[in-house]
Amino acid sequence: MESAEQVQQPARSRRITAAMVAARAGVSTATVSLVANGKTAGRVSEDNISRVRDAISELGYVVDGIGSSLAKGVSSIVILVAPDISNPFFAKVIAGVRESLGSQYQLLLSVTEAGEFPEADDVRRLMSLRPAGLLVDAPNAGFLEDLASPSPLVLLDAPGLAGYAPSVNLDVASGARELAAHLASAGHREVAYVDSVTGTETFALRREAFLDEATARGISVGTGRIISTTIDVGAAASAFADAWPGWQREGVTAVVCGTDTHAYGVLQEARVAGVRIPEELAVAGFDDLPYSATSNPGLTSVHLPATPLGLRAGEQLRRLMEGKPLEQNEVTLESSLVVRGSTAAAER
Amino acid sequence: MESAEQVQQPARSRRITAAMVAARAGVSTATVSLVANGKTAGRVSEDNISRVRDAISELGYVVDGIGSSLAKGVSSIVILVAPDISNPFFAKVIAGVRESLGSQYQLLLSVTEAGEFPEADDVRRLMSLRPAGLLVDAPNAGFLEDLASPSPLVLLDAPGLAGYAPSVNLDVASGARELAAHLASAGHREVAYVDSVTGTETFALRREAFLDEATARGISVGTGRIISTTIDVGAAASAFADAWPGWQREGVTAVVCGTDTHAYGVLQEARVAGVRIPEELAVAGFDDLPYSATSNPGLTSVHLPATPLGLRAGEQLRRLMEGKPLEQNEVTLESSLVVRGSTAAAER
DNA sequence: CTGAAAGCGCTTACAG
DNA sequence: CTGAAAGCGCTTACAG
Repeated sequence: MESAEQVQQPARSRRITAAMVAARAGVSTATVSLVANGKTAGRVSEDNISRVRDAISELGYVVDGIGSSLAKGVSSIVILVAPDISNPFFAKVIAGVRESLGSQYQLLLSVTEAGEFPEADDVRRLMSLRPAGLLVDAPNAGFLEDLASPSPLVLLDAPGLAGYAPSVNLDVASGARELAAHLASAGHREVAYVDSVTGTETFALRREAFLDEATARGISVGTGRIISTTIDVGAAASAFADAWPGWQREGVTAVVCGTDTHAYGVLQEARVAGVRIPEELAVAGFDDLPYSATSNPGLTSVHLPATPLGLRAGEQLRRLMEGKPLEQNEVTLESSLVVRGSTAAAER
Repeated sequence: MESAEQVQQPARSRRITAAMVAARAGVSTATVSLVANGKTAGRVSEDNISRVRDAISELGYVVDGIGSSLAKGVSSIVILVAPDISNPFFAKVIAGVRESLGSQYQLLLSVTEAGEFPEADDVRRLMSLRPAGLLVDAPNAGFLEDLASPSPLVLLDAPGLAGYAPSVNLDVASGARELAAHLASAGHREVAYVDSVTGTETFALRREAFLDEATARGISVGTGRIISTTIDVGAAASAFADAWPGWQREGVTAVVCGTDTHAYGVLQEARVAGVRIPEELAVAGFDDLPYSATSNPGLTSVHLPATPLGLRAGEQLRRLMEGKPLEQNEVTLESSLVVRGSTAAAER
């Protein structure tokens, strides 16, 4: 069954190695490596470069990522760790990261349960892939302690954690304050808050900035008025269902949510319970997801610049991976309030 | 500066290797490998097992993924390729996959532009990581041709493509037919369709099944009535804005969308344009995303079982990776129509 | 400009 | 039950 025409055979199931390319081009594997990695400048003759290139394309050779990583001590993988992939906000962050990272790095997402970070064990296994770099979105301090990454690392949306690693943050606080001011000027005095249950710093910051400004403006948010749920429409809906009767007795006229997703849950349950939005209850969130323009009614939300967040983080990481110094250790991007129908009531 | 107490030193920045563990436990690296991989049965003495285990935990040793992969010829990575990560539907699929895959495999998501599959080059680089297995969601035939994966491969939501690889599919056609029947019985006769622009089979199937049943029930969907856009609220909104005046003249009273995301765009633009939903125009989608219960009005949608999809696909892949035979090459899961306010009009 | 060789960290026949 | 050794595929000083 062996063919006499070895040379004409297309690449078969066997993996093509640098040695095969070298044999075909009549050079050493060292030369193949140099050509395949574009490190030929002043090191490989034009003649050999084209021989090798031909052999590479004829055989369909691709540098083996595993062998290469082992030799180099590092892979070309950039791992993006995030607690909430389902959030549409996140898709935009990813788009930004991809754009700035370019094609020489392979971006892979670490996938966990919604709202959870990988456990210490998962982290170790991830690190054993020797990633070229790590991007961690909305982390908490505990996770970063576990991480102790030897790889270049950039944090996204990690307020107060720039001590752990270079960060690109969102100025969620100013948006939160704008929101408090907006509600105050619309006449709300008794307000509740639906927080995210993950102990993530960005959510603490959103909440605290809102509460500070709200208090300063004469809005009352009692202890029993702060509840938290996972970032999930259904979970937020049922938490709100439980809390609403009490809040209603206390005269609550507005609910602020840590994310738009939580707010959708509140809107959903409010419809079920026959609570008119915004006449009886104003609702607002954070993120300004695309759906917030189509919800019923449109959802007032603190807009956060997702794509720029990914873009800047990718740029910073790239610099780090290339051994270049960072101009700024912490970059902060603006947020702003988008007012829609869900908070329009009290002014009518 | 060298300490006399070598033994007490905690693991330092240097990577801990099997050789270090072996030295500490007084065994060979072969024995360390056996213990670390749980392959000790009848091959390592109890005594050595516990020595090695102690040394592993004292040093904090983790098997190097790169070295291990190179020696084994395969990594522990399972790559999930999907064209639309931003879709909340997808988060549930992932949850299912994780559950069935267990912790011995590392699930990583391949990240691309929304609606795009990795290019041939990206695919090659992915494959050069020597993944233990591949999961591909909603692929098109072209991508599978490019892939030609030597790794175990399972397709998700890939109707008609089971010839390429074992598949777990959704019976979107029956849901589509239910939807057509629902609209017909509500009196709609002139209907338009907003398709997804990706040439993905599942979208073709949704559309064709709907059109067949619709036609059979006396609904007209002329050629100019089928438009397509990316899976994006804004894109769908503006495509609808362009098409609506013409459709309106032709007496269109219902729009069916390939995904709920498209439908949100239609709802959004309809509000801007002052088109009353469902009185003037009924709208429906596919996926039954969580937001469909909170949109304005609630969105009628074909519910697709996302978590079971991921679960079954993970199970099938796992069997393949473990060299076990599959009981069924193609698994199909049911879909069903959920009727909400967006199509309630014509019956009033 | 070029290639032989060492080395990356591990796993797996193999011989004992 | 155990260890020496080969080998996975590549990259990188090194010597020429």
